[in-house]
Amino acid sequence: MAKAAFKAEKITELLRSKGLKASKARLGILKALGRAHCPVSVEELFKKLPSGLCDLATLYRSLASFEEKSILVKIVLGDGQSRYEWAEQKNHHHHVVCRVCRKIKPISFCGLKSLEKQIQKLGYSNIHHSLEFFATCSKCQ
Amino acid sequence: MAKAAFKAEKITELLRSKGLKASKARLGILKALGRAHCPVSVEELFKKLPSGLCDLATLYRSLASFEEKSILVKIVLGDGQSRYEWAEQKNHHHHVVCRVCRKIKPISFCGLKSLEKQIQKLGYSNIHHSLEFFATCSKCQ
DNA sequence: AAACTTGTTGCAAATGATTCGCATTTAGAG
DNA sequence: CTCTAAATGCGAATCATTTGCAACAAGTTT
Repeated sequence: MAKAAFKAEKITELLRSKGLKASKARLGILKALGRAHCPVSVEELFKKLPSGLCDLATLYRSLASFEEKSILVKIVLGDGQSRYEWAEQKNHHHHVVCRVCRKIKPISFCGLKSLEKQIQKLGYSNIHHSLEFFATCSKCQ
Repeated sequence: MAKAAFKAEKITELLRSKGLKASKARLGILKALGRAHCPVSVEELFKKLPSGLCDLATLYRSLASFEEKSILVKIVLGDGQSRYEWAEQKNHHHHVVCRVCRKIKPISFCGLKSLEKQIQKLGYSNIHHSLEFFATCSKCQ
């Protein structure tokens, strides 16, 4: 009952399959990221961690490894902070950022698969993308 | 003959129409950006400026104003540097960034106009977007 | 064209996210 | 259980970007 937390076992398996050691810090980080459907900033994620789990530097290093191994995707919205989300997401979507108040809203996804295929033909693999809209919201006109 | 440089007069007009003063620094910055079809980093742009034209802080401040007024668009690719390009571009396109070597390649554009229309219906105006692909290039497999 | 008002700029110092060096610890292979 | 490479903590260092403030210049008003 309640939504099942990510199993440590599953995460361990995932990490090892990518050639990364399943340390306590890494398990905790991925567990804390949980099922987030929106990109989570490093700071937010750090707060979510069991206190004392790991150093902020370790969090940064882990996130970098996760991105390199395509476990997570890094999202940059231009506000000086990096955000991360799972690379494999059922519910893949994007955002509109108001140029003035910086509020972020999710929008539903439209097919970019065909473009990805074209890129694949160019010899690229492991393709992910980031599509962000910047606009002025109605309140900020 | 040769491609006509942007006319100072035109730029002055543009700036004033947006409520910005047409200072020497701003004219020079927009002139230096020229017809760039790829996003230009702040550092690159600073080097292009006639030496001593303005301080780096002024460049940052100007770019921020230009973005706020939708003269330029800010592009972030996650490498810790901001890039800018003209908001109005005939030749609108996007990029693939190799996750490993960070080399950036332009790719041709596919229609996102319909998505922008949907967003417009949500009450947003002045809509721009950034679509970037991250992948591993053939050399870096 | 001199005076005025307000936005702009230069300079130097501050910020803040992210990275790095290095000694210590830990995961997991053998 | 031992061993080795990988991972971590801590503090210091980076580096792009921002800010405070006094001096200046753009464009408007007499």
